[in-house]
Amino acid sequence: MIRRVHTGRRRNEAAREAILQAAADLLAAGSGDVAVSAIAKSAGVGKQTIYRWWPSKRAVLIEAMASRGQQLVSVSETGVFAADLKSFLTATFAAARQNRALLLGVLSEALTDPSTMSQFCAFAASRRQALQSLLDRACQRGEITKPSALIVDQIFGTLWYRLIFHHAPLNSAAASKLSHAIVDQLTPD
Amino acid sequence: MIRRVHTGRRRNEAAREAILQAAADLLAAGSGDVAVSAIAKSAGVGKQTIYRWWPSKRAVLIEAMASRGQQLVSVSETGVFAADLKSFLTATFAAARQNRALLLGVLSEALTDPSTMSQFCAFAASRRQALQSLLDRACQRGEITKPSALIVDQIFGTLWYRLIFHHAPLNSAAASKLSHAIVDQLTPD
Amino acid sequence: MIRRVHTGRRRNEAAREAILQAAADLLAAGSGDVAVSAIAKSAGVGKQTIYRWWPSKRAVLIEAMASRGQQLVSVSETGVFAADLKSFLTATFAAARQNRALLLGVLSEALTDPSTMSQFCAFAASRRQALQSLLDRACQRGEITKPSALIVDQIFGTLWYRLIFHHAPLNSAAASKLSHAIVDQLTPD
Amino acid sequence: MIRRVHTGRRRNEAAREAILQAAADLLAAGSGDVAVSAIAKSAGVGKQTIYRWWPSKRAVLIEAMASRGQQLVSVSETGVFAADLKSFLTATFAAARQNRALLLGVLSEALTDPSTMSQFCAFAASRRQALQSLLDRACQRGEITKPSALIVDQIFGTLWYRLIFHHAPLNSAAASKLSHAIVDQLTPD
DNA sequence: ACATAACCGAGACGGTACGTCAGGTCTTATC
DNA sequence: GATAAGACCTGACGTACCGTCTCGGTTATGT
Repeated sequence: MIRRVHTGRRRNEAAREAILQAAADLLAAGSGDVAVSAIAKSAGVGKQTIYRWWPSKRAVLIEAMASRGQQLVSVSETGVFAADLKSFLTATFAAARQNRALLLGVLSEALTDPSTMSQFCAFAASRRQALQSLLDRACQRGEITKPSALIVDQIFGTLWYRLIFHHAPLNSAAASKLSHAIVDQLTPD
Repeated sequence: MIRRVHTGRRRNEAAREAILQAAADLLAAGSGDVAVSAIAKSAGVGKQTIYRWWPSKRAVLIEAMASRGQQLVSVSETGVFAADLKSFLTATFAAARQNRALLLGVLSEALTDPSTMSQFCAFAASRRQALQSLLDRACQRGEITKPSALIVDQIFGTLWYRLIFHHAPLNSAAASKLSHAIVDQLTPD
Repeated sequence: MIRRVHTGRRRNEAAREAILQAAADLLAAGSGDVAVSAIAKSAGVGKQTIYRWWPSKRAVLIEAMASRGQQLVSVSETGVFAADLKSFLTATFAAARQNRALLLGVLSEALTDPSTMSQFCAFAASRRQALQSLLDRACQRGEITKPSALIVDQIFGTLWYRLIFHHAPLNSAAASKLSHAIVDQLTPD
Repeated sequence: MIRRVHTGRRRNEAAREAILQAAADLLAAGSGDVAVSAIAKSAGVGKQTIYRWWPSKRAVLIEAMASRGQQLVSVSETGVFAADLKSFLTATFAAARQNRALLLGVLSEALTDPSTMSQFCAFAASRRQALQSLLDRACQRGEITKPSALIVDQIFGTLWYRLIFHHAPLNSAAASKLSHAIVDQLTPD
């Protein structure tokens, strides 16, 4: 509950960030159900300020998640497919693991609201695209055979499946193992 | 809203089934959020009859889903791994596709309620187990190398990932393709 | 916040009375603005229970006032006009004085809501009618000349004017004095 | 929504009047509840301009009413009590009738705000005083007996009672009739 | 046969969160 | 330095749904 300066007739960027931060925090601390009034209180903001800028609670959560997703995975490529894939998976798994409650909270909201779901799908698509272009480059270099769309879904599917059911770890060992399996699948022999 | 006969002091099995059916239908027709009173009304039942037999709304949904899951996948095995896996995946994908809204509805509930989640995990584990024993038998026959736990997660991960994000089909072609990829991965050469 | 027994599927009369009582009390204690949630809390009732039975806050207040108005003025008549009028006014003034905040609270609500106003007018009309019939009987007995409608308005006008502006008392002395003035006005000589 | 010229650093009198006018109009057009933002918009003014000059919404309304009250009743006296009272009442009734919504709107605000009420009482007292001095002069001339305070309250009480409940007209016939009744009451025989 | 027990449909209840609305404060940009 | 604009915090509004409770009624069971 920080004192924040008014910015008059222009949108208060600090309030916007406080809201997203509070939303992310509450989801992460995650009892799995976040009340708008709780976000508002924890951001030191009136509820109306939330509804002025977002159409619904879900929209806030989506944006909170997306802005986190931005920060996480920026992998420098070496040009060697096996190494690049491994580091991509390791970074992605780590980020997912650390933001598990946030991701699942948003998934939960998306499942009950079509427009949230469409934003959520866009987020997922952008992550798939990141992986896809990594694969495409390796393919152009001739390192691997042309990968099918299934490959990408196997990878992110494994990620989300473990996120949801939590029966097996998403650590770097898993990333490494999955990476090997994928490389094998894509290497002609 | 069917007239149903009273069964007096014994539990009315017809009511029980009407409740599960209504729950499944509403979830499937699903805007993604089902009210207990809606289930009750659509089943022609008092709310108390629901709460008499289930501890909460989620429990009803879980059971509705599980009872659907029962019906779906009973695959006769031929003893040839590639064929068995393909028919398992085809049947599983088809069942998931047909019950998409139901499965996602329950997932949604599970994400906001720990005890529902634990039942949901048990359900998922039983599905994994079904696949695992198929793999184990093929391994014992020497058809494939010992499969890692990752394989199972890649398969069900792909299933759930496509269920959720809906960006690619879960038809028999996908099942077939995925089956081939897995067989390749598990065949020594 | 009294524990109250449930009455099952039938309206809980105790809750109804608790609501009216709480509404009357809060108005009387009167900061002049009563929140529905405050009524609910003070009656030990959910807000929905209020909105189930009354269309709006005002309706509750009106009913609270009317039910108080019922109890107050039941004057036995002696058949002597001067005495009867005096006791009517004394009782009416006393009741108004004691329920001042309640009456003004409802007036306030009525002024911002047409349907509340129409109920409020009905209440006022019933009070006028009570006085009018007292006058009519005296007229039939030949005690007084036929009274104009203005007489009634002078009396209740004085009452409400003093209720609102509070610049002069509404005690029995005032009632007595007003009574004399009216008797003089209606007595031929 | 009139275009108005800026007056730079001096108070813009036109804005002040536009605000009072808008307030009066909205009250008069009156659904009985006037929003500050509505006044501001209809006056073509920022909300802050209102709050810069008045402490609250009620204060604006009070002032709007008082400035209307000023214009209305300036009766030249003839020195004959019956005639003077009658013209006073006729003018007062007419003014009240024409500004009914405004008066009731302010009454409504006054009932929920003590400081508004005190200003409102002052307004009422000034009106009573105007009538009182008319009576006093007639008394000094020996035309009437010394009038009690009740007389004044009967008159303004009738006025407000009919304003509020609207069950009987406030036209010149009523003024005339009431005037006669009062004269009778104050004339020794 | 008749009292009792357990079930059933209905729906009111106390509560929590929702998304909206208005009041009064604040800052910016304009004149 | 006063103004129009409008974002801000606050708190009440009326709605939806949760899970609990009681009612009046029905039918199997036990004596």
